[in-house]
Amino acid sequence: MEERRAARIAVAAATYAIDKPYSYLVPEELRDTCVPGARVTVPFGRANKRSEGIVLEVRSAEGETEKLKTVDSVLDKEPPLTADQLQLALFMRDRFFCTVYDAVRAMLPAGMWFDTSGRRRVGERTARYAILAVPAEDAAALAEQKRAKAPHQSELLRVLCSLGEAPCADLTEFTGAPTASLTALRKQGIIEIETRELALEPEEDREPTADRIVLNAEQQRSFEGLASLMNSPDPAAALLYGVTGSGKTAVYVSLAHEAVNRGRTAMVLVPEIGLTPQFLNIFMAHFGSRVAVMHSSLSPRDRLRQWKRIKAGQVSVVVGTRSAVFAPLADVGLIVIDEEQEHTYKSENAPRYSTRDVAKYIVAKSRGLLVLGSATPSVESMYAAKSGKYSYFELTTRYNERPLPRVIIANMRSELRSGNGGLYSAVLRREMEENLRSGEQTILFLNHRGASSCVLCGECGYTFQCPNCSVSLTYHSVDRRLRCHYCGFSVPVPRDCPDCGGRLKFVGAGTQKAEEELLGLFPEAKVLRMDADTVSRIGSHEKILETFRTKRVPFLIGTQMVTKGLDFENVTLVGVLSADRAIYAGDYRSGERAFSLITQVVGRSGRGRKAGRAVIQTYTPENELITLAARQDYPGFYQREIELRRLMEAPPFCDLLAVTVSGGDENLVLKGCLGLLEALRSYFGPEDGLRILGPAPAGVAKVNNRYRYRLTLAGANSRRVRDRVSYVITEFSKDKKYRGLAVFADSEPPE
DNA sequence: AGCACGCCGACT
DNA sequence: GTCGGCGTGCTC
Repeated sequence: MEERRAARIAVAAATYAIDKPYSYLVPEELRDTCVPGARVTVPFGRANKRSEGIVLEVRSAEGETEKLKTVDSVLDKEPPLTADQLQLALFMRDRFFCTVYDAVRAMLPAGMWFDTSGRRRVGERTARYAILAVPAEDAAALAEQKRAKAPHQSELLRVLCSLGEAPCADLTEFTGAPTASLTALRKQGIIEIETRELALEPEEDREPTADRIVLNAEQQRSFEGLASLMNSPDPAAALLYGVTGSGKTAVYVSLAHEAVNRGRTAMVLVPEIGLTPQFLNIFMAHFGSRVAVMHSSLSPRDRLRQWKRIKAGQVSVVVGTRSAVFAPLADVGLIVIDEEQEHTYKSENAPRYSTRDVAKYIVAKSRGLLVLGSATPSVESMYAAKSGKYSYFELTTRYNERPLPRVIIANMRSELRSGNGGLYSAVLRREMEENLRSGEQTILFLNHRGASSCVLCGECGYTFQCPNCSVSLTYHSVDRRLRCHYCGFSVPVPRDCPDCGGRLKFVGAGTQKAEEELLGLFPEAKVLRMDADTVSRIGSHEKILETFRTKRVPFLIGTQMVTKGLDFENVTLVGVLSADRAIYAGDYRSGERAFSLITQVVGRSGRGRKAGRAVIQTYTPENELITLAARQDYPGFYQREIELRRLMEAPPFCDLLAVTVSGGDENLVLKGCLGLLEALRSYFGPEDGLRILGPAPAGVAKVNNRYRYRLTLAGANSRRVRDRVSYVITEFSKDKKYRGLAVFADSEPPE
């Protein structure tokens, strides 16, 4: 008599407040497949609605007092998650306040999810096969019989006699028979038609093409130091500070080689892969088909394919964006997080994970090395390096000792005073003209996509607000509509002001506006624009950049996208049209972001043989941040910033944890926040050293008609603090007083 | 969150 | 009498 087994399952339908392992009986026929790491469907809730789940553990069902429901089906032939990955999901639950299943969703490639019709996986190809259902001799006889009356069927049978089975598509093509003939044969019971999952096309074998990298003395020192950390028995984290153009990538490649030579694997994470095709190409050249690329704009099928290759052990190096940190590599010896200060490493919706924290967890498990690399490290990371928590390495010389671009600060206040209300200062215009004349190229940088492109009434000052969200609508000239960037609401631009009937004015410095004004200045010049609009229309960054490179288009105007890793040797001028917006964003990280941004943009200039220049336009030229960024003085910036942080008691002198409440009724949301505040106060005493701030409206206070307010806990993000916060938000969501409100917690919250 | 159960009001 | 409103409590 077999013992009854119970599976402990994390159920997808469970919300955070009720997320815990649920026990289900494992039916006899699923005993082999219903194992830890396998996805299953189970009945859940009073209505027994089917929900997905993941098996955490299987154990004896003896002694289970309650009557258990039964596992409905197992979705995978092989469990997609390993025991280590299940552990990681549990870690993520208590570190990032998400459900276990939220974590699982982040770890599995999108192509593994089933579509709504239930059976087939998105991204997998299927093909219909015709199979003989009668012995070949009989089929041959039938083929002979049918020759006169049904030549197509006869021909199909003749082919199938020798093959036994074949894809329907091939059969019809080869014989010229219509599909109807196959259907007829099936109806007569002579053949069967079966839909089969096709194996994903194998990756073509690519041999590495690049020679072993030769490092300069400084790179070699960093490499050796880091490599020795990788080989030490203790897990380690290190910061690699390398000024723009100092060749961090060469060090990453060498470290990845080191890991691979030791039979281990490596992950190299970048903020945005579409922007750095060169980066990817280098790894391809060095590791051939042992490299896999993982990022969000791959098709589900490609993602699934890469994931399977990695899982099958065919890959040694994964290059990708933040979600690539979940790639199922075995024995990770190295994780590189390049430009580690970028906010894209923090996920903004559940699971709200920090890539750095996940990476730390992984290298700690596998005794690997985490390398945080940057030309402008986050103040937190540099502080950790200075205080000995991270090892520290630096690359201070630019490749080929190239000088820094000459930086000119343009005072837009005096421009305005002297009657220039446009986007381009006199000095920038002069420099652009010079570039145009000498056939050199210029990149113009604007801070925010269309953000500034707002429409207002020139007479009464009326502005267009989103009816659902607390933001202004943005003008998009492509379809002449006003759009909300948060909820997607859009309306056509009216002819006149809806309030006073006055004439509308299109103001601000969107990329489109910048393009128009530039064409006004240089009517005969070609201009490329790279922002969310043109990228989605034209297809990809690469196409735009390729055009810029090969056609030597004089001007490229763009948003954030132009700041990252572009390396064009004919670009000798960079213009930052307005540095102010970034600086005065209001939160404690805006200084850091602005410095990093300006440094990166300026670094795009003069990468070839010719010296570069950069023009930074600002209404506040006296701001220290501007002058520091103009000098590319990271140490000076760090000194200034760390003192500010100390004064403000901001990170790295504390950790932040935000608890956000949202709901349709603003008053209730506020009441909920106050209730939470009270609960938190009662659970934390002075010994916890926590400041609880708020309630304050969240960054965007209203999204899709839901108001959002939050409390911020500033102090040490300890186990104890997290457990209590978790308890408080769980109790809160069960409290009927607050029915209709949603609550979530987020460590390292975005603004 | 999502859903059944149940206890009140308006209706054929 | 009964259909259906939504307030309430639970999810192996």
